[in-house]
Amino acid sequence: MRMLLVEDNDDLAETIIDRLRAEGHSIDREANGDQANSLLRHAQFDIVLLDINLPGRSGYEVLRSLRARDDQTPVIIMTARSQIDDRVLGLDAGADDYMVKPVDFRELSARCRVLARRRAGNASNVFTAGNFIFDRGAKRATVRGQDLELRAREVQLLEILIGNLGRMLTKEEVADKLYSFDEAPSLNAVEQIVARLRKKLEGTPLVVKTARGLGYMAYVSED
Amino acid sequence: MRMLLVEDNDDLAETIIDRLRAEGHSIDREANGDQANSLLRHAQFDIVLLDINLPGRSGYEVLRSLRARDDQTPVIIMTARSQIDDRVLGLDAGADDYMVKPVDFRELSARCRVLARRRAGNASNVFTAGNFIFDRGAKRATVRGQDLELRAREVQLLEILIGNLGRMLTKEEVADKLYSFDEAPSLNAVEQIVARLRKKLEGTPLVVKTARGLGYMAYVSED
DNA sequence: TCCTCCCATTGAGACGTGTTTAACGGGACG
DNA sequence: CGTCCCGTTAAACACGTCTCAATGGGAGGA
Repeated sequence: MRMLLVEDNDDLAETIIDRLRAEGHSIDREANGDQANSLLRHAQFDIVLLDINLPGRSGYEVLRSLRARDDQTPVIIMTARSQIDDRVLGLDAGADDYMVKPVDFRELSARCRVLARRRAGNASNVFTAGNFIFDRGAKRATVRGQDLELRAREVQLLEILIGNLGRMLTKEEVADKLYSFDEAPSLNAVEQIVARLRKKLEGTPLVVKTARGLGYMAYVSED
Repeated sequence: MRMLLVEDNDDLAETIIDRLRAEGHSIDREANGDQANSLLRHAQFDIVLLDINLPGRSGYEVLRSLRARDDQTPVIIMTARSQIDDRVLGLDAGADDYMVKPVDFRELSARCRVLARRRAGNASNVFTAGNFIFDRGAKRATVRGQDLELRAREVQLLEILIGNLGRMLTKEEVADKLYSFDEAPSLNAVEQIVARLRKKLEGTPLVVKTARGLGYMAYVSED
């Protein structure tokens, strides 16, 4: 997959590049907003990873002019938590997703995959297990074509679990992915959401197993 | 968790140390940038909490030379709001996170946890022996793709044994690694866990051998 | 060779703790 | 102002883990 990383910090850029190269992507990097902008006018990428504050024009401006040109290339904003404001949260500028620095690479590559698939024809941004279908893009889960009517939190949890199929996640890990630092709900909230999601997943090959003292793990059951 | 606090203000340092000690971490402190730098050359920490303006070289310089040495130890920058500039916001120097002083301790420990976990989880080191696979990150052991359904204690023990392959461990050593100070179960508990794990490891090249009066040792059998 | 002692193993039961579940209430959103 | 989420609290429950006690087995001495 061809990607563009716009990031002025050399160290961080190298780390990300190494990481994504290791996953088989080809990555170009630009450290300056103006240069990134002109590069984006001429070259085509599958995904753009965009830092907000840059030398030259800011990430916002780069993004705006990209969208102004009617370029629908998926863009992931990367920013420090303090810089998350409504513009980012609403993805107003036309970003497809955003990530808080410091970036979790597993998550980054997961999101890249999601965006890439979405673009690749809206086709397989979808998780399927038997009669169960979860469409990440549409944030919609169905069993035998019947809508599961998941709530926002349940969708988030489902994304986390499906993104970590067969992997044990402690409640703390789940909480970290579900909530930001300033929210600090009790771990019981996690249990609650798991319980509610689990109930809705009954009759589905997708099972959320709990292992005492270890956490939760989602897997696809055989029958 | 082993942590290094680099902070020249004695009062603040003590407060932080008290707090984190109370959470069971072991903390070293350095007040001077140069000394911190040389300490970091020789000692290994799980997390570094780094103030920016220090006697001797600044926190930035400490961080830069750390990264220049290819040391990926997670670093959290701590700084006063007035000192937040683009370098910090962009986490340019290679920090993993930053916090504004005065620090909120709950937040601090939350971030430490996240970074520590992220590091542990990403390093999904997998132990393989024949048809047996143990994924530390996923906390999951399989034989021929079949889940072994280990319990929390069994997973802990397995980690210990695999981390000491071919090395004899007395029951006391195992108990020390398995339990904290305040818990002091009988050594029979260890035997109990060994027995259960051993049973589940049947049909696996991984064998837990017992030497009377000496302890236990795990090794990979040939056949 | 046989006995004895000591340590390890094994099984059964009880306790404690993590998990589930239900009911409540605050809060956001329309 | 009403409705619908979602997190909290508290109680019930279930499971894992420890303890206790009995069994088994290897090593050393007579």
